Amino acid sequence: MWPRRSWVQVPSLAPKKHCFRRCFFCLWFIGGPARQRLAWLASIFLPSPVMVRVRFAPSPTGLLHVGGLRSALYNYLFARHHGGQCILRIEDTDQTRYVEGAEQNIIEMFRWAGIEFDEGPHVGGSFGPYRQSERTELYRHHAQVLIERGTAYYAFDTSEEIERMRERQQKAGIAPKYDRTSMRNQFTLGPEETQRLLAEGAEHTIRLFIPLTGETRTTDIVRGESVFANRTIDDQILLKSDGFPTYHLANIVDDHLMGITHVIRAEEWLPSLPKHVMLYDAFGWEKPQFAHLPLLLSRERKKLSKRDGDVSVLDYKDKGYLPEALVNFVALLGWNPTADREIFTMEEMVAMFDLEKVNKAGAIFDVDKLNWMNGMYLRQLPAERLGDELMPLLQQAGFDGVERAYATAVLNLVKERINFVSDLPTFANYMFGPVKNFDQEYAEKHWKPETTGQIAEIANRLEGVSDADWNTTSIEAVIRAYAEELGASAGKLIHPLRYAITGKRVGAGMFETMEVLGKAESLQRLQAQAAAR
RNA sequence: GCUCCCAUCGACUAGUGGUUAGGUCGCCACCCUUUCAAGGUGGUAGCACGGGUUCGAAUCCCGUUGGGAGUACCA
Repeated sequence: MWPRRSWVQVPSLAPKKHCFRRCFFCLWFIGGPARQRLAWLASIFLPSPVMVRVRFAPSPTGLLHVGGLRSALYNYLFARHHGGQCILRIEDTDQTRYVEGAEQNIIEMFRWAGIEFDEGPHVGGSFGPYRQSERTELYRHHAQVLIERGTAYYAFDTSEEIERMRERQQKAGIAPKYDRTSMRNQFTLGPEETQRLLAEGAEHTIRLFIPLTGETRTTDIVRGESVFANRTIDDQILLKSDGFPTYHLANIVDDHLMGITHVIRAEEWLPSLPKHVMLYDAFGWEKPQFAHLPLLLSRERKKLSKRDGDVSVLDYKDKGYLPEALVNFVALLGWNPTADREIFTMEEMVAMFDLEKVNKAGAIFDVDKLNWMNGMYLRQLPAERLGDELMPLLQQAGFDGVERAYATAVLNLVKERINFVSDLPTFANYMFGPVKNFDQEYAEKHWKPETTGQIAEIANRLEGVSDADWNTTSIEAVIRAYAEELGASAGKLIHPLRYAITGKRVGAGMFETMEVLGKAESLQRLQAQAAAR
């Protein structure tokens, strides 16, 4: 077995090969003894002729999936790491599965997540159009090319006939596979009949001709080499009877025409890789390098799907996850740059990304860890950034007219106690309006008969603190001094204070809370409770 | 069924022939403390199994078992 490193052609290794393909002088020397040295020279004097180009190619059949986000992210990181380009291509060749608004969702979610494409339907580019439905002529033309080369053929079977063929095969206990010798196609029908059917406009498909013997070898950056016996590979339909291509044709044609150098996609595509390899060979095109990513799994170790609950990026956005956290989390599902850290900015990930360090085994999407990570970002991100998230949430919670500076001060106060920005309106509701619910059990435990007088006295003393001096330090000084006078622990006073001011037993430091709440409101609440109890 | 892929704590992973198998989440305990968190410290827990190769295997090879994906005129 070769070491993995040798299969990968990152740009630094590439000039060797491409120099020979494109450089006139090198061509002359191919096979000669000077080859090695020349390649070495070329790599020094010639700028790298290959630019890394990768693509994320979703089909607009629904909301962007977190697995899709991960695939796109790896493409993005790889492209940026190598100074290459990342392309978004919409694979909408299945008219029956088209979902209105799906493309829009995909684009919006990437914008939210901070993944930018250099080319795509939303930003343009010189390799467009970027929607496959707008490129159908291209596919028809290329299918025709294969027909002429004899690597593809016409078939006239109906869906029902195919269905019956499969049933027969299942009954016979053999693997379902298109049978060229018994079905209705240009081989069984003969050239005249085929021409006649085509001329009269009979519905037909174009299938890839796969030899019955031999084997096809594939190379994958993360998985290494695999061998497939050709007889197990199906004669894939390339052009459907509605004139649209299947994924297999469209993806090869587009990847080639768009100059894609690396195909980075999920493992579910691995079984069709030999077909793709054969297609490249059929066209006589140079193959890109492939990297098949491990699947994202549910708790049941199955491919993460809609049935497993939250699976779309929008779900997580709506639940209040920060894009930075989701992206960071999803990046670490299948790739790990270093053993001693978990939190990485996008820039750091770009700098460290390496396809060779991508794992082979599927990864379970563990929400617990995501939650923790969201909390980490909540605590680390600058208040200014978090304010953008917070303001609309306060609005939604019915707290109108809250000043941004005050809102971020509150967030700063309690951010260590919550995991989501969206927890704040509930967790600290008492900071945006009068206390709605007082925790009676809490009061019973800490509000003693003498407490009423003490709270009133505290209110009196705090009255003496000027507005300018109203801060954690001076509030704390007043209360600790009073506690000392009473010969009691500060806790004896702090719990009733917490009760009077927040109504809850859980919250941020009391003095800090009072500082942010403000003198007037704090005193008012103390006096109200002293009077009420 | 067939084809292909995969296999380190419950989860995410580090590890590329010699390590007391490391880190993170979770869980537990302790510390800090005005509550709850956060933070700190410690703990719990793992190389699926069986054969080889080797002085030596989590690591390389083979097999078994287990899991997954694919098997469409879907992507």
